[in-house]
Amino acid sequence: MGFHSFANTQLVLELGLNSSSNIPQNPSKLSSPTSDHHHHRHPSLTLALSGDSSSFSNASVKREREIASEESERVNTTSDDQEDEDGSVNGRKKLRLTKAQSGLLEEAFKLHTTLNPKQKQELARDLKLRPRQVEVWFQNRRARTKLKQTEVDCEYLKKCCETLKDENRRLRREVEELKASKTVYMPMPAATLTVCPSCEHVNPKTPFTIPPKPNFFNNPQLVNY
DNA sequence: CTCGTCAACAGGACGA
DNA sequence: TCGTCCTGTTGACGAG
Repeated sequence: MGFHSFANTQLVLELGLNSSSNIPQNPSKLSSPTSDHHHHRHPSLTLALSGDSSSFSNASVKREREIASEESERVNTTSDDQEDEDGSVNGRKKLRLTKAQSGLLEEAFKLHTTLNPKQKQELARDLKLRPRQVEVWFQNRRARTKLKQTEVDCEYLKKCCETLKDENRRLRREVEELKASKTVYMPMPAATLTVCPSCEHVNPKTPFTIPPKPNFFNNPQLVNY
């Protein structure tokens, strides 16, 4: 199989706190095509659409899934005819995509994270999967990407929080030191006293102004850590 | 046996 | 109304 490029896909997540965009950060290692050598069966899924009409449904979705189910039988019997080779007749069976299939899906995901119907059909045809399976794979893949991004954002915010706590502690210490030093060698009224904390000299004329706190959400150095 | 992963599903939201 | 997306959940399966 000629899918070498995805075997070593590294996760390089680019942080943007506005993770609203669906642009793929990068194909992650998430797709872990683990040990599919144990699962050489082709997608042959006997879907458990146990025609109990007890459902609440969205008729169109239901119909789509029924169609998909029918279609699967066609696809599977053409690709190879192994339905229920291990006896699980009606239950949901775990399908493992082959390395080639997941590799091709990853490649497609790199190009666009959503598919139009034509792309979906073509991809399904190439992969010998049902369009519904391709669609589900893309949905799950987007969800995984988003989850990963959320984790990265969370880590970033934790770091920011720690940084701010440190800064807060430092400033508090500085305030305490200034209070102490004032009482020692500055017997001036507090209202008229302005002290520059960095150079620690007194300037009664020009009041000291605290520089604006850097907004780390807009700070590229911090954002792209 | 537990836990993590992932394909598949359910159902609500939303735009055309 | 339909198609698609998102989110949460389920169930199969492998690894430890």
